[in-house]
Amino acid sequence: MEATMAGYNGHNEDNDFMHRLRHSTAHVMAEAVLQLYPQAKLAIGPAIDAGFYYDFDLGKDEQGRPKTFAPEDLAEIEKRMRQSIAAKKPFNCREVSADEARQLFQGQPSLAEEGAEHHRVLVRQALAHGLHAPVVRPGRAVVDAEDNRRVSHINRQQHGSTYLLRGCMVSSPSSPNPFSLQREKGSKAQDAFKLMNVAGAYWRGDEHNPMLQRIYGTVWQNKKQLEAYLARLEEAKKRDHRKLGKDLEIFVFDEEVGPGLPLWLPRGGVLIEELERLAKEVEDRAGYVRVRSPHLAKEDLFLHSGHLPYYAESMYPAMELEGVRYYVKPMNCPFHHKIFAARPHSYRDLPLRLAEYGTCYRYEKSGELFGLMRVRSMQMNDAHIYCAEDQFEQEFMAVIDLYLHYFKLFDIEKYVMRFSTHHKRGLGKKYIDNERLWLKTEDMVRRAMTNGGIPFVEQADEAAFYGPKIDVQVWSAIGREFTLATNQVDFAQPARFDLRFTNREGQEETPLCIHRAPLSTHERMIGFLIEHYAGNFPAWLAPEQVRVIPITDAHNEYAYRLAERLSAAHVRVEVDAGQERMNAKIRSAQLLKVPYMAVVGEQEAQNNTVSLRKRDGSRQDGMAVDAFVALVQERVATRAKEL
RNA sequence: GCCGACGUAGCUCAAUCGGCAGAGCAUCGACCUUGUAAGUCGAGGGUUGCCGGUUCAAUUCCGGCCGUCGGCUCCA
Repeated sequence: MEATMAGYNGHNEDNDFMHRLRHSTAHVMAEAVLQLYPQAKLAIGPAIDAGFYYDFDLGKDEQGRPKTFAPEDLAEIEKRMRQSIAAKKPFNCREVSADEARQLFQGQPSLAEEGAEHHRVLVRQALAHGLHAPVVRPGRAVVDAEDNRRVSHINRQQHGSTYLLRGCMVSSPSSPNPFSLQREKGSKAQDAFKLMNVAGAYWRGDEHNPMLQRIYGTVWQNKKQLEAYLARLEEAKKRDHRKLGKDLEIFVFDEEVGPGLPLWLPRGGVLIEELERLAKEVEDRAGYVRVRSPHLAKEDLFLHSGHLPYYAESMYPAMELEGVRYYVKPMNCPFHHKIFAARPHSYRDLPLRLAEYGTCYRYEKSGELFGLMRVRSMQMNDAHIYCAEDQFEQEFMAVIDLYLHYFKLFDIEKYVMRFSTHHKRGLGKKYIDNERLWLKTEDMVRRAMTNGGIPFVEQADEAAFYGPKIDVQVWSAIGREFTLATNQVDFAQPARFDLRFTNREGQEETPLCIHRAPLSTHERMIGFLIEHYAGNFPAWLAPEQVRVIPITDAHNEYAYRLAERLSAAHVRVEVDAGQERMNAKIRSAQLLKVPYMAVVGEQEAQNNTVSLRKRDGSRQDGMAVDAFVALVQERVATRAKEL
């Protein structure tokens, strides 16, 4: 898969040929769309990871409904694009001032239909304020201006289409056709791209705005690279946890149970138990204590915590009994705050680390659900650390160390730590309205991370409602970004719940709270691990660790004795005593990605040995049973990466 | 939630123009007694997601709902 860390890499787009090529192809597509749909209005059309997209407003149909692309239309658009690229039409660039740009588009007819005024206003604003607000006058022009000091004007001479955009699409004015640069022997420029799919997308990414039609495309240096990319996409699909989860019998969704509510099959249950065992070990060593809390509580608790004022959109609606409203919990924190408050605390008690693999329920919008990665019922590797302010940095960084410990164990290398901060405009809406504390706690996190030498990227408007956080961003097999683990500061709830401890001076003080979930939720973690390992779990995690394969039914008895021996050593083992040939039995075990296969026949039964076949296909014949049991035990006990 | 596409056996997929719903794998049974990725034969398995409409006749055409997928929005 492409390392989809774009947006975090900060590469210099202006010097990136592929970026220019992708941007250029977007505009070639826009031109093709305008030829086919002269009434279409253009919105934005940037280069993205492996290609580009372009947003269009196609106007209304006879019934007054917004017109949409049919997937078949892509073929026709592609055809026109190929012709256009093959014709090697030049791109002519020249720089114009913002004033001239404004001039160019002035006096052009305003958008005809209703709602057009809206677009036009945005165009004007964009130009006036120099915002990145690419839009168009009807039909033929696009503004893609990020700043009004450097606006380029491109004239597609063959069609007289005029676009405004940031920078030129070609490498330099002297190499006027970017497609001429991508050519290689025996490869044609027009064969190096493909339109992928159509999708709806909100204007300016705001769900309150009208929805536009977006076409995604991919473009590469040559056809070979394009084909390699498409092949990689196919490979990624094989890794998709939704497919592997089914094949490996880990989880299912049932229509009657409900969307986003996974059922864990026995093999998935094992994964959960192993993760919890791991968490318990690690947290015991790190000074956590375990608590338990119910799945629901009265409305009062969530009013108090701030969830109902700030988080109600993601909560299942209340159920009312005997005049009291109850909510299922979207988070565990209010309960842990109550546990903290259950008795008075001295500074000597702090830091107090309350851990619980709590089950939470969030009403994610239907279109947001995604296999195990985005569900409505989830079990979080949750804990809340109550500490004094001067303990904050050490505690916060101890959590970061936990992350790093886990990532090393799982060999997770591709991630970005994202420092998620508030945004002024969200104060009082999605964020607790106390700017002073926002700035203060954000500064504390920034300082702690910097002092700890942990690289991170800062992103505004991604915080929790109660404070800033460090999120660990990872990518699914098909390239979708997710927050896996999270480490959050909470300056709000301890005060709201009037949590206190007595400090050294005998005065009452409000503790800070750190919410953390280094192992994410079971759902997202396991979804991620399935893809990360492509189903090839290390022995300690593997739902079935050993499959015993008797060669004929004459060896079943020995097979069962061996299985008992392994079972007594706490190894998860199954015997395949079916009537298939040994080869077929091996094949089924391979398909289930069982790490160790113990093939037993006449020789093994006689010598008290196994013929060990590992999942990777390697073999060790005549291995003593004792040695085999010891091997498996050692690999599991040390959570070894190798088989 | 919004835009678009798709829903046929446990799984992967067929079924011409509207005319008795089919295959492979899996499951079950029998035979074979097997040496490191599929032995042979046979059987069972379906209200074609659900509800309604059009029609002599609907898996097929139309409408509504449910679910899934690709995006948008949102997120552990």
